[in-house]
Amino acid sequence: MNERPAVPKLADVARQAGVSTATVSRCLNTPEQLTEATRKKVLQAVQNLGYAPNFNAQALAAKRTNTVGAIIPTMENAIFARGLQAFQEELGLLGMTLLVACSSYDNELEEQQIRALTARGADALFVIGHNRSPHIYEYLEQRGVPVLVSWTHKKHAKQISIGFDNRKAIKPLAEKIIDLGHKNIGFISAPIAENDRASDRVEGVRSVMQASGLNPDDLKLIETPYSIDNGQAAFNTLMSERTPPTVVICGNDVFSVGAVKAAKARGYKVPKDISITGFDDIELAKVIEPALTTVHVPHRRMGKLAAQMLVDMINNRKPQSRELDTSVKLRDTLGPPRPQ
Amino acid sequence: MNERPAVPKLADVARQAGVSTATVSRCLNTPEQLTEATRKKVLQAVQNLGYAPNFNAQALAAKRTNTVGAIIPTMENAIFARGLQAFQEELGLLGMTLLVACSSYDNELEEQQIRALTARGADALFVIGHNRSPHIYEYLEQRGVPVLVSWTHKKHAKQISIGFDNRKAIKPLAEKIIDLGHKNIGFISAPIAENDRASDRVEGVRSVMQASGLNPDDLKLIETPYSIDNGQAAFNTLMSERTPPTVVICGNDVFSVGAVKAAKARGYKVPKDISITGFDDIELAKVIEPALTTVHVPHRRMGKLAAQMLVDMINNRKPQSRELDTSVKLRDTLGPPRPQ
DNA sequence: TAAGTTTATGCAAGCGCTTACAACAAGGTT
DNA sequence: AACCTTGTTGTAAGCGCTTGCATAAACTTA
Repeated sequence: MNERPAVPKLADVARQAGVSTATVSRCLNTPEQLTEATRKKVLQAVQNLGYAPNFNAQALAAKRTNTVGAIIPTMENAIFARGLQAFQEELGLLGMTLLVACSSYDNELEEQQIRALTARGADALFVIGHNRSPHIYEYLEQRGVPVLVSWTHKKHAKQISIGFDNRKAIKPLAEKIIDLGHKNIGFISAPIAENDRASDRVEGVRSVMQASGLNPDDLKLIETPYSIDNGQAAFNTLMSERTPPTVVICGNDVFSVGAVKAAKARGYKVPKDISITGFDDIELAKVIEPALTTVHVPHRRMGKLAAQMLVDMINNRKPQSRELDTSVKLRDTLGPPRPQ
Repeated sequence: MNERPAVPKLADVARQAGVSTATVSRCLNTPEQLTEATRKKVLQAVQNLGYAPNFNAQALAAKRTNTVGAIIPTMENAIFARGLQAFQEELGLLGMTLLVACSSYDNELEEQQIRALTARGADALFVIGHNRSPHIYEYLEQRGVPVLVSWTHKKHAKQISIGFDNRKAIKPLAEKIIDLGHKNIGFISAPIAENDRASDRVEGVRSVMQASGLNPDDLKLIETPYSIDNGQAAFNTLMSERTPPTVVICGNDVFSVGAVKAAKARGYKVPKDISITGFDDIELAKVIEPALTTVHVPHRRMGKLAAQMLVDMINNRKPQSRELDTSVKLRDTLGPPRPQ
């Protein structure tokens, strides 16, 4: 229809206010530099015209966007939602905008998203986990875009990170499980190959088995993408083995929900017939029945701190990596193994 | 540290390839215009330098971003996640990128986000519900940014929309409820004031009450923001009245989950002692116990169609508004009222 | 009152791209 | 051989903003 919608620009405001474009720009960015009178004139003109700055032009000229990009594996489930929400809120407080992209747990896609976000001028990036090819870090370093790794924390990692040690986090739970007498253990995990959180959790359990005199190779591991349905299916697979496990550790609460559902469908009482545990402590964990025994992660705190660290990094400071504590929430899905 | 990260630009590629910047630009945007030989030269240079175009500069020069903006009320719960995911996937197929913002059910915030997204050059906008002040539509029209309203569909609305008639969608459920003999009805709704989906659902129930000889004013309505906890609290409030309802209709599955949880906590059997229904049919609906009777909404289909319509709109076509069908899923939380 | 100092504003050169238009080459027509 | 096409590449003018530098105006200070 209207081929040329007349969007007011800086020059229009300048003309109407009878000042130069520089003055208008300053009025919007560093108002304290102007006289009360000029400021008023300009703001009036801005009002009249309904002017709003063109972000792309701003970014191009100023080489700063006040935007940070986040790439998370998925929005479909609640795991990242809470942390990201907190991250966003805190960023807002700090005057920054968040751009989110999803990688669908695909490293190649993630790399594309990283390029897309930097091409859009993100001042910094927020990513999940350490696992990605080193040239991405070089690429970012070369462009001067700081990255913050989250949802994980490794002592000697090169990247600055905020998160928890997934390996360590699951250990107390594994110990508790083995203390209760479980020897035949199942584990439902997200695909491990490109996911350090997932592999760390498995390793954590294996190391506890080792330490307790069990053979870590006996862990019955199933890898499958996160979803309730997959949790259900994996549980059924596990239970169909000749010697089904007496406890199913899930790498994630979403799996647990599926597992509990499957258990009920098979007529098992949880935890009398089978124990099930989760990881993350999402809202759902307290909703299902029986309430899920799981590992609690301080998602909101992590998101908030991440925002602060990232803003520090944008301002050329180098914050320390931070490790957060997790805790085991003993609820109603873990009990001793059923006597054979 | 390095104050001037040397990001390669179009001119660098041009120099290395021994062609003009125009040629490089064309090689990236309309490669079929170039000779095989030149194209190769340029791509080689792009490779060598690791060049990636600056999005902001592109947007500024081309006045097109291949980006659409979506503003949804929240990411915290699953209601919008599924539809948005489908929307995003389809947009990707059509060569578009999605930018998402959250309004937290706040009209003023939403307006800010709309401005922010248009300032970023979104070619089109995707929003939820009709309810917003008319000057926003004028603003968008003036800038030539098409909007698609979704999650709702009203016959005579001015805006193009894709969705379902919330009023109509809940009616068959309300009829079923009243047929079963319920006369004392509770309703837990999201705050109605700025939310046409919520108010339509309430109205739908009221109109059925009217038609069935019940007084619509007798509907026991509680308004509270979406969350499991609020659903729980609202349910308890409803049940503490002198004559508690025999059925609690929830405007949303999230409330239902809370309500069912609260009911169990009070020792009620669902649906023997109290019936509870939901709306949306999110994944959770089938997970909780008893499985939730609810209204199913074709979220994924809606998202996919929305993407196609929006791309049409960007290309100056005016697609028809579309109404999608919903269906009542009778599961296990609705039964006849408990005899007094 | 002249010189020095401190603001407040304007001028104009970019930022990294796209694209209308011009220029040219190569092959077809008459 | 003169003239058209058609197809490929280059030239250069923006896109809407920010910002270093220059200038003018308003105060100090002696």
